[in-house]
Amino acid sequence: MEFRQLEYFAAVCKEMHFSRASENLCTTQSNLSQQIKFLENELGMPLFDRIGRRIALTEAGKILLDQCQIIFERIDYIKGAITDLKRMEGGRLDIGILPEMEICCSIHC
Amino acid sequence: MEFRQLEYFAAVCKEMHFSRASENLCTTQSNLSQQIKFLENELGMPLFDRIGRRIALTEAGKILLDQCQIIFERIDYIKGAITDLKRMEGGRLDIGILPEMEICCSIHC
DNA sequence: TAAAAATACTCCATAGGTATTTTAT
DNA sequence: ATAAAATACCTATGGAGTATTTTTA
Repeated sequence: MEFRQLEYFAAVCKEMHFSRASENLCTTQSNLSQQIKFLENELGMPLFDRIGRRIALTEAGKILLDQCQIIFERIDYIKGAITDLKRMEGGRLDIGILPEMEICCSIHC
Repeated sequence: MEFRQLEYFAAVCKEMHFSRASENLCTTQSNLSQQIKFLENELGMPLFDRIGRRIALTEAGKILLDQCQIIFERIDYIKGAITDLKRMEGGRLDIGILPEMEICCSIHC
């Protein structure tokens, strides 16, 4: 299971349409189809019911979609928190000494 | 950012040692080193301080590790829930009719 | 017959490996 | 001298694309 595949899956859920979702994702319908299939194979269950031209979320799909939201939130949180860290540490210089290390100084002018 | 890389990262956190972690992961120290570096580049901050032979988690690393736990939990949940679904639906046959569909019967003997 | 998904195939980017180098104990 | 991580380089897998086929409304 890959993040990318989860993003693809979520995009298909949003559009409920492979071709349109593939445009939103800037990829091809073919690739999207394959990646969803890999995901379905890995999980061992279909995520969508293919009913003629229409698709519908299966129970497994619903479970996956719910958890995807949570996972995406956590990833957003990671990126945000680390961006904040970068801002905070931008001007600051941390100096740490570990117990076993000898204290040494080097001055570069 | 890839799941695999997060697993690699968590394994290094557990051992606090690249070479040992790479053995646990059944991969090479070289690959592990690279993948952690890709992750660090993508996030724009080091995840470990390399202090001589020793490594230590940075603040960014701590943030990532916390969120990784949550993400792994969600993935475990997905797999468990879908495994349960498979068991439940094993013997059952769902019959559904969509509004626009005509009702048709086919009997296979 | 048109719209949409699946499939066959091809290509190339990159994950992962081997060998080596660098760095610190 | 040794232990550990980084780097250079190579290979092979699989992600992604084009073209085509299947399916159904």
